[in-house]
Amino acid sequence: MAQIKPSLAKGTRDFSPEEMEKRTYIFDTIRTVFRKYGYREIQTPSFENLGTLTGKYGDEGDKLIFKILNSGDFWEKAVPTDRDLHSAPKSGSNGFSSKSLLPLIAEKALRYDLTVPFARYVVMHQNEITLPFKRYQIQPVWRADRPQKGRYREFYQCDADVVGSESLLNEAEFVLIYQEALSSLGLTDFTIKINNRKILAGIAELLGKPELIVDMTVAIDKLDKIGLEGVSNELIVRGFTEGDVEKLKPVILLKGTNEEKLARLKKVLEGSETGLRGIAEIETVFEYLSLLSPADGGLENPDCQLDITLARGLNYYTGCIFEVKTNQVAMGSIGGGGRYDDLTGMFGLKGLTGVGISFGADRIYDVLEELGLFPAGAVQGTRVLISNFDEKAERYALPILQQLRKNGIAAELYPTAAKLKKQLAYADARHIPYVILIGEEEMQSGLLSLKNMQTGEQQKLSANELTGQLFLAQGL
RNA sequence: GUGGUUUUAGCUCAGUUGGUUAGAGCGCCUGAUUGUGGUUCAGGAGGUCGUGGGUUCGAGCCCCAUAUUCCACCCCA
Repeated sequence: MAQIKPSLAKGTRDFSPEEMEKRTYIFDTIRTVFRKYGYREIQTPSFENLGTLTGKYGDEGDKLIFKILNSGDFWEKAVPTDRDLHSAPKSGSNGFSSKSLLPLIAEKALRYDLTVPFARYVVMHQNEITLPFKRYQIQPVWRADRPQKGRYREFYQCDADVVGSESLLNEAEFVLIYQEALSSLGLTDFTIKINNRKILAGIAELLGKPELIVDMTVAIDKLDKIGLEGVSNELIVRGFTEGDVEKLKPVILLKGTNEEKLARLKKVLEGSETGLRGIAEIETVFEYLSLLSPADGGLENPDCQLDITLARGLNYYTGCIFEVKTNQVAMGSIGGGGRYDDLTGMFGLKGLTGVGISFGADRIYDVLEELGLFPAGAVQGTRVLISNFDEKAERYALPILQQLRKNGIAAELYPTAAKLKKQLAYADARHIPYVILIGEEEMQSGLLSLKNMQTGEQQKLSANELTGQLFLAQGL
């Protein structure tokens, strides 16, 4: 077989032991918070039937789904339809259009997010689950996107969703989950943006163009990037009039505290029942928040801001929308979510509402790395290495090795009687904080040498004393 | 999917108008130190210059294709 130069597929990464320890630290931190708020873990398969995923993420999203080629002689079984034969193919003359060919050669695809598989799960397990059902899920997802910084083709999402509960308490709790998890990870300056699709719908309605809500939102979402003028241009390109743009300006440029923004919006949206309902929802969320975190002042909490220019996943969100950004480094959003009134509807279970959030673990990793926020404790490897002088010392060390492990101390014995220099260099490279030296002298006295690799100090202790001391040092 | 950018030692990067044997720092290996790492000193190994074509007497450098990285758009975690 021809030798092939080793390489990674575009947008994928290997994770070394140290990276895995840090990643696990992130997952564990988020998991702990999810569990604290009553969410329970599920997992779903890496790939789903193609039909489960297509049509859920919009045209753009569909293009980014990784499809899995059928096994066997799929080509033999693929038969063009009359329609394919009559429409002129762009290239070649196999009789297919790429759209009609796809379902014939691929019937499976890698999951694109965790929300749609969750919706499928809920529908399939509706008779076993008790509503409201709160689940979290930490698994990789795949997108055939063009990679960039903080954008990978394989990455982990940490999702928490609840279905079967209309209560806005869920939304409020998600804000708290974000605050708690991100703070626990050491982030100090981040913004949780909140908006409501109904407010956006109300605005579009007042302009007399409810059908253009997506265009409107996509345009004003770019305010940060292209400025007011850019947004105005984009709005006009997307079918709005100069007059519409004038009416929109005060809304787009809305400033002040959440309270002030809400007060102004209330006036603007007086004529829209939908819009007012959106405002009422946001107000309720803020009210819950203030009751849940009285010390922080709730409504004035700087971490949660009403942002009317926030647009997200408009394909299925219907109520509150969230997005989390860190202000400490340049990075896309590190989390997002929202409410969807009828996610399970597309799988035949009508009228079940859901709301959820997602953490982008890989982006959080990049942020923590850039800020140097991983605590020393995040990388917890071997605590103590026992040196290996010769065969006799090795045999002497084995019971001690197990004694350490029985006490929960991660310990290893250097596997060969290499030069001590090499053994210590190994401990150093692995950041092992302690080394036990056992030579002729130690075996005779029964007092082992314990070397602290950080200070270089050595002391002589019996095996029992030593185990006790290392056990106590674990917590530090 | 569109436009641009990057790729040279394990890592981070130099490399002049195309010209002998492609360099540095860090890391790695060996020794000074027979039972002491992280400091110091001496020595050493390591490259098909992303890959495949082409131009040329001669290519790391020029041309074409392709992969990859990062960036902008699109979209998103």
